[in-house]
Amino acid sequence: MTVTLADVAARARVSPATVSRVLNGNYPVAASTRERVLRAVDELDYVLNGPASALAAATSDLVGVLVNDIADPFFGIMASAAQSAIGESATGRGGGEKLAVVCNTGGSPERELTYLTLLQRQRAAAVILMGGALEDPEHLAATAGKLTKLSEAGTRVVLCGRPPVPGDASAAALVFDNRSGARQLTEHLLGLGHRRIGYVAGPTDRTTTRHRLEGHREALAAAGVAEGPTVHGPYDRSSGHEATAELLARDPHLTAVVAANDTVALGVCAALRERGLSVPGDVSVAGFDDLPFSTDAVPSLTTVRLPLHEAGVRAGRLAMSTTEPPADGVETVPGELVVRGSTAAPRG
Amino acid sequence: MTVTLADVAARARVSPATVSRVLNGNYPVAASTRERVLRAVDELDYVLNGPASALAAATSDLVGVLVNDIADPFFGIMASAAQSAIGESATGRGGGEKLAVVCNTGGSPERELTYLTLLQRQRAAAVILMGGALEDPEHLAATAGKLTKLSEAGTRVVLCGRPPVPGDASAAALVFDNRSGARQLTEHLLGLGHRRIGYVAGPTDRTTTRHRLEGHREALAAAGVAEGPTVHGPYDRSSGHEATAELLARDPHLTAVVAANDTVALGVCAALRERGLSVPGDVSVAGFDDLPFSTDAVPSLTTVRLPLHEAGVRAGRLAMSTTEPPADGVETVPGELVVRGSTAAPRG
DNA sequence: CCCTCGATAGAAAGCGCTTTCTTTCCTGAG
DNA sequence: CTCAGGAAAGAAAGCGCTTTCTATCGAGGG
Repeated sequence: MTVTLADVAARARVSPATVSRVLNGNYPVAASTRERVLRAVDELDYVLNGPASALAAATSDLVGVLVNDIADPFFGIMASAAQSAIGESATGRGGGEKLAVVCNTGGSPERELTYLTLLQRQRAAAVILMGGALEDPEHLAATAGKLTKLSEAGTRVVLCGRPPVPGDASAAALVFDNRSGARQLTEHLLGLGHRRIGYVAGPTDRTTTRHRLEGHREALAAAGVAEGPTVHGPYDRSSGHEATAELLARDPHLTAVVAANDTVALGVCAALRERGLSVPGDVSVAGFDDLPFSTDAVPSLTTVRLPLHEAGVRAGRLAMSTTEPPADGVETVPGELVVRGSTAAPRG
Repeated sequence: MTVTLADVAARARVSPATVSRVLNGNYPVAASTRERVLRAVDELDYVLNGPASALAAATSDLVGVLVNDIADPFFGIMASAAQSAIGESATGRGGGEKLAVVCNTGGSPERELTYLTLLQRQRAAAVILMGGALEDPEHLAATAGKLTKLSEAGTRVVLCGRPPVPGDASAAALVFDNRSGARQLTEHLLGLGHRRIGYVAGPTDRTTTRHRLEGHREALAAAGVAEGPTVHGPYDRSSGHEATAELLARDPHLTAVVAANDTVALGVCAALRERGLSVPGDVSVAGFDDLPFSTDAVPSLTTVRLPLHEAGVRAGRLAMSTTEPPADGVETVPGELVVRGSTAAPRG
């Protein structure tokens, strides 16, 4: 029924071993033989049996990219970049083609663990975890354990946008400087003269949420300004939309709102507009990430640009590099304040 | 080093066969034995070797979801929906956990084929192709061939948002009614009184692009209105941005622009605004897809809503169903015109 | 009280590939 | 002309699991 290595070998009149060697290109094979084999492969339309090959070689060409929300361009951009970086590095064995696949955890710790196990099952060549982690000790420990197991089994582990695992130096980590970015953003608002600033934070117990919030508070504290109302919610537009009502209820005199990210900021703008408040005339709004649509928003969004594409590429490269992770392997990716039309000095 | 089935068997004092049966749950095993085995699995922290299992069983628990652009929420939403539908259907063997992974083709036919081969290698349980296809005969044939091979090898094939393969009835297909949606949209514009309508189309030689364009032309023809300028480009904001200049150069008196999708429409709006033209005061703009951000755009976007989430879920279910595809297996997903603020009657 | 049948568990044969260990064959040095 | 040495190809032993085919053990029925 299906064509196997042996069939190809028979047709090319060589041994299965030779065919394998031609396909993997890691052993000298005479040019004439190679050509004969390749022709047979072509004629029979042979496709390597991945599982068999992975079993025998004790490693597969699968690379898993775990993201919190695949529908969010924040992850889409990074994943896409990582995927192309991985695809390009055709260095490995078996023609080097790695199959980079992205897995959507939906932010659920259970699914994250499930995917990690599944990837472990497949003997994945590498795993990239993208996005903030849940700060629950129990889950943190479970994840750390899994990651250690994976490293031990030879799977490369890369963290992108989440802090390194304390006990484990085997994973390379790429962290965004959320704290400093958030601080700059709030400093910008303070510099404009804002003193009543609301904050729409991301989901509770997430590293990203906490770091951004801490940066915001640092700036406030440094300026001796009291913290305004804060509301938590998911990273989507409706979260920003709903939070705005709450924020305004808690302090009707807010002059600025900082959002967890650009998507949320858009929801905030919409809610403000619905209440007849103009941005930035009545209330200034700022986001985070600088997603592509932020430029086109009306008004265009003041935000902190994160080099998502570069970070993705970097993560992909780290996942591919066979070398050990750089000493202690934590690399910080800076954010850059981008001032646009959605922030201005408060009225009066 | 790594724990194998045999180790578990030894510890539970049963044969490897029994352990396998407990794990797969498809054969009667006495409760006491089962418990003993499960305990051993737990104590040894055993993880099934996927490749070995796939090799022996001649099938894996991998489901591939191919998308044209993972950074585009259009695909993100569908992929996310499909993935959860697949995750929920824990019906299969081996605990039923399927590993749904998304592969980013970037719209490149070569990468599409590469991923298909890679998935074929892995003996994927199912493959879902999302998004329009390239209309190149050669590539079409190559893809069709691959898909046939996959079906023959027992891989379920589902097409979502792309027309069924002519010769092959083994694949289930879900198609969006792009033509009719586009027709309604243009009819809406015509109804408002527009007669000079520009069109920013998607990439050439893509089914989605062609169908939407055809719907647009049908409406125009039915109303006896001459076709306005048309520009092709990718499905991103800059495409809309750049195309607008071209459109306006070809007809400075345009009163409306229809964009390939919402993202492109946003770029069009931005470009118009930069030239001092108001939307919809001077020029009406319409999009397609109704992505989440379209409601919040300023002005909010008139568009054609596609039930992306539902379609994704449907595709996921089809991929999981072990039953043969429904007779002829083509299911049409309708689009719904959503009129919002970006379209209005042309000026005087 | 023997035998048959149903319910469990074990034995063992692969699944298709990689890779070590050999063998073969040819080239060039002595 | 012989022999060492190296390049290229083959033989064969698994990799870890699934799954037929058997074997075993009780429990009823005759």
